[in-house]
Amino acid sequence: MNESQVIEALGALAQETRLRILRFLVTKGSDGASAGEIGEAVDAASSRASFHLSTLAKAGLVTAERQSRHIIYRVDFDAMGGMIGYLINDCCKNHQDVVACCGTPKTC
Amino acid sequence: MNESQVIEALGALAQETRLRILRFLVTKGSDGASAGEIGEAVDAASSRASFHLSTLAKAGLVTAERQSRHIIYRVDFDAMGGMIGYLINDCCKNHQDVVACCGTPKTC
DNA sequence: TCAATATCTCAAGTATTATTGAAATATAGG
DNA sequence: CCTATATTTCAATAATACTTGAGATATTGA
Repeated sequence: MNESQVIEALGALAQETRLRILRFLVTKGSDGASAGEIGEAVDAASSRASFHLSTLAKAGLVTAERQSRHIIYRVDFDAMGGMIGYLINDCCKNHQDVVACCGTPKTC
Repeated sequence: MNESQVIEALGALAQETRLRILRFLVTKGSDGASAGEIGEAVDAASSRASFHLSTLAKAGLVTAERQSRHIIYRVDFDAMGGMIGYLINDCCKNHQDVVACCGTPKTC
């Protein structure tokens, strides 16, 4: 993951509706959820949910797969890990106070 | 760190000049750097550097301390860790593919 | 093919954010 | 006190992003 990809991913998450979409999709795991279900879960009109989902997909943080009439979105955990890894490894040079906040159990 | 603080921090980093400022300040560690030195390092006019530094400070990612004529900025590593920890722990529920990207050596 | 469902695209309005240069503030030293 | 240095604030402009509703596209089943 390069700098501009990370900037796009950070910008994608720096928005309330999109951060909530991501959190909701994390709970759905590999099952994912349809655009309609997601819009309902985060209380957004369909066009608004669609706009935010495409922003997340463009940033590579979610994947989209059509299943008959529905389009199923899923978190791309590798992309999330790539973005977070860039912040920790590349930006913060694995500074101990940053690394201390990773993993289970919650430490920060 | 709560949701809106994380959103502000993510937004602060989702900008080229500011991400570069952060990376530069990480290399400076606890010494920090003055606004002028930072502006020069990231090739930004003083008013622009000041604007971006205040955005980072408002988001809590850097601290500012006046030392005679200079204002010394430093990365707040705890805040960085808090933001990253929120993404890993709270948003991604410590999903293994995300946690795998943390720490030394670089794995993602 | 037609109707229903699911989702996306588009345009308009609004809001937020970034850039620039000029002016203002704060500090230190002569 | 005056000047030089360091940094911020302000105003104007430009660019980008968000929301909304209407209309377009895609898919399925009757």
